[in-house]
Amino acid sequence: MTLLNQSDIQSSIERATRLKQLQSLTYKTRQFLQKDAQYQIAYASELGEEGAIEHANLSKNLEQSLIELEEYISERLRGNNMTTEMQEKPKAASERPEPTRYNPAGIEKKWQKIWEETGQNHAADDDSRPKFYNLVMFPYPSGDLHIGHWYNFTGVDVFGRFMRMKGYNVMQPFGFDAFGLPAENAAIKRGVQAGKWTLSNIDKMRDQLKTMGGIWDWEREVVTCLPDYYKWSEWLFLKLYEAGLAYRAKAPVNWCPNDQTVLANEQVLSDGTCERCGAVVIKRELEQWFFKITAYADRLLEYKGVNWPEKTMTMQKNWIGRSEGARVVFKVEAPDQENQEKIEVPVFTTRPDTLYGVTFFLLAPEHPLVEKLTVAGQKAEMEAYVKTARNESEIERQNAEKLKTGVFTGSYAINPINDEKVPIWVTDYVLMGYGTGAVMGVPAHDQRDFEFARTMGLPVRLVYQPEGREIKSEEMTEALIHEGHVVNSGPFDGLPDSQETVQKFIDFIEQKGVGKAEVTYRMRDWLISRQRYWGSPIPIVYCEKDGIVPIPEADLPVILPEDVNFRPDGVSPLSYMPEFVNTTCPKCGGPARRETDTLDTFMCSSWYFLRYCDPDNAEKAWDNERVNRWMPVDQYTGGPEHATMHLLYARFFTKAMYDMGLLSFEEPFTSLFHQGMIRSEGKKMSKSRGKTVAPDVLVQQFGADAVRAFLMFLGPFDQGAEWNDKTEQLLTGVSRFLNRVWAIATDMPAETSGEPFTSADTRQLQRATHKTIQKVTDDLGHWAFNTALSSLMEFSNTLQELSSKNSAIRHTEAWFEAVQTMLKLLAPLAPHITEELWHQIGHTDSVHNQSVPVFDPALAADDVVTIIVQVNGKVRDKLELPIGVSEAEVKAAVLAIPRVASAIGNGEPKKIIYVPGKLVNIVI
RNA sequence: GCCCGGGUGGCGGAAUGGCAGACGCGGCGGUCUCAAAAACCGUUGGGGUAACACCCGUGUGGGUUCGACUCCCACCCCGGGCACCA
Repeated sequence: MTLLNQSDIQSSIERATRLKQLQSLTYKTRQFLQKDAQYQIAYASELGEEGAIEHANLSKNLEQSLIELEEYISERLRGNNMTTEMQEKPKAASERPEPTRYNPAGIEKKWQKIWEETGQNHAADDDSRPKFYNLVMFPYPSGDLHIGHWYNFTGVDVFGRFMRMKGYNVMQPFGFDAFGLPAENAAIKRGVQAGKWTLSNIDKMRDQLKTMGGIWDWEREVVTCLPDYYKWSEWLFLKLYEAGLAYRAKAPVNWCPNDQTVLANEQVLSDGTCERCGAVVIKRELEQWFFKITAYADRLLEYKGVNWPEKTMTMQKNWIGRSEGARVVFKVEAPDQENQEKIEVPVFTTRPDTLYGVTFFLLAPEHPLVEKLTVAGQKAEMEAYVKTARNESEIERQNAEKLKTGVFTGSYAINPINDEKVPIWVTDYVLMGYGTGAVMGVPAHDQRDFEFARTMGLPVRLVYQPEGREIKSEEMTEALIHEGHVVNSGPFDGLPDSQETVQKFIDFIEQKGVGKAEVTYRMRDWLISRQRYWGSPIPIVYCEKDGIVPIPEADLPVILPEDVNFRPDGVSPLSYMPEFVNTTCPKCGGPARRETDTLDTFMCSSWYFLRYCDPDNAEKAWDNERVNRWMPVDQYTGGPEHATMHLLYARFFTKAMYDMGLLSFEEPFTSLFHQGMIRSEGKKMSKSRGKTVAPDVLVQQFGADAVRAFLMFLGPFDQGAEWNDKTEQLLTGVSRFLNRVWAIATDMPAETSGEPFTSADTRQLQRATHKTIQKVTDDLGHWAFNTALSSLMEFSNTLQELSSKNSAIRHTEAWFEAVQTMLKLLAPLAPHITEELWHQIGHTDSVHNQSVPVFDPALAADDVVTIIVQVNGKVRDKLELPIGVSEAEVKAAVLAIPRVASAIGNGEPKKIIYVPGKLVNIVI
């Protein structure tokens, strides 16, 4: 080394300082570059293909410059005289053998390839193990597999892997719900074919998903937009048509002005907006195709042999909305009906016991009798009112806060129970779609009727009085609901408010022949035709001579044309294609027109779980033997938002097919679980809702195992998580944990010394091992992945503590058992690293084919008990005592503690609570 | 309005009648390094003390209990579902 003068040293220091600043800048730039790469994926659709390429090139150039800069810096630092000597590597490190580094990228690719080649994720039909059908709701191929998908699919995969290690032949298929509006919108916006766009998205998502290392059985993949699948969707439509469960009818339907199509009731949110796009839905009178799901209302309320969340069943029950009551027929006196024809109007009521309290009669504005019953003098006012009501949106109309409005028809209804004449009004709070569209007004005992009566100045007549006090109708401020006993009701006076009383009224009107018991439902039939292109064709033709004619089974599928000219104007784009529309009638051979509407995508997703059982069948939708091999689904996992849509439709389908003899079971999903969702700014993360986070960058940086474990570590799986800047920090923890597992396993000696489980340390290790087995196997079976991971972390901490305290322990049997147990328990959560380590410690079979370790309570048992010592319920001390210590001994030991003794003072303790093996509480 | 779910450190969360804050992140202090990163060790609810002691603390207010995050009553806030359904 040359001698340096003072100024040389000074400038050296300055140069080194500047270089270091530069170095820190390159580090920061690198961080930005990583963030940018994430955004690039998240906003891929906005960038477009060209934009993405340009962006990628820019990033690549910047990356290259950074590398050059970093090289330059390290070269200059090395060349700097001040640092030459310090740059030399410490000798000690190079003498040590380099331990193998945990390199996720390498081992993950390696094992994914091996698993694929050995086919160990394919569930064969002829397997002697009991079957386990582990199903996840298949995604829509938006082209963007974001972190929300990963969360969902990882949890399902962890569960499936755990069940496999428990000895089941797990079938865990995957597919894509590939028809639907976004493809069509992309086609319009970018001028690409919807089919090509969808299939390329599927390819991309499949590749992204494969990096997760799940046990998805790709041999069973189902894609609903391919003819070999939708052929059978069409076939099922025909089956339902044959069974009388599909029909065409004109009805007021929900129309989304933005998506230019009709929607099912289930697809309209409770605020009256479109479930897909958020536009306000309007009502239109249109001829459409329906499935008669209402015919199954009662059976959909049964849940035979299923294990579903109470909440989901309640949601479905509320949606179906069964109410029991009676149909009562009122005769009408219409002054303007000169021909004196007898008009009768039925009402539905759940309270026939209040019939004597009827003081007016109500019709919905859409009721077909409104025009006929309105007298000449009221015509103009009525027309205006009905018009306003029709134009009102659902939101305005269904606002319960709104003041009651209405118009008197001038006609009267005759109450069949007492022949009383009451005025007939029209009001918009009566809905045409529920019951009969007509209601008897009982203001004293129905809040809405009460408000109406007060607004219109109509009489209020009490037919119930509470016990022990009397209410006067003119003093009432609200309706009296379910209280007291019957009054003012002739022979019924004095009866209590009860089901029996209601039944007595029903018996009475049935005897008189003016009504009968009836049940109504809130749920309507399922509207399944859509005025859009990208969906399964409806296999129907319209013939001038024969009317509606189904396509014969042999001519299926009706192929959806690929090159379509889009005009989203409320009519299906297919109707502009004469070559599609014009056909011949299968019955008479004459000219006919094809149905140009397409099927709701929810129809395609109502049976995909059956196709997974027999995905390549070209002869049938499925083979019954194969379906019976796997169905029903043992575990179904998906978001709770499907409770009243997909989950209801799929149950209806299964029951309908059961009735047709196509299936031998009635419930498709035995056990159901709703995972939570990953939220971004409080909303579900999804492409249609804006910002998403791509897992790819994280996977590249930390490995799929770390990302999987990190997602499962965020919290309880059914709770989901809010995604923000801090969330990703948690990844560091699991990444460190995996590195620790790597270090422990790769540091294991080749053979054990054969030392038995005798020392205090080995016993401690064995106890920890079995406690961990108990906790982790219990947690994995209950979707408690976060706590399973935390116990594994604790276990690895224990291993490290023990080995640093006593490195000889690594040669014991207990250590070998502990490490192998750790790998097996961790395998479902982090499948690659555990497989690699399993082989590195000398095994030749797969860790995923091992059985779940068996918990032995005897080996987990402690040999001391810790007694909590409380004074007045406050913890003051702890005592470690040998197991089997007597109550008297414990009490003596506790009273001997100086702190306890001083707390008691010279008095006597009032009471001593002793919970054996747990705690002593001294009350003073 | 009705029906579910939830409210715990700076953050994600754990504990379902018996040690509140497991596990992890972040912070602080340290080891190693010219330095940074990584890794490792220690520490980390608030008040209080030299250190202990001690006091306070699970949305709010009551209650039950020897003992309450946990059970009961009332209320507030957040999320989800339903809602003029006769």
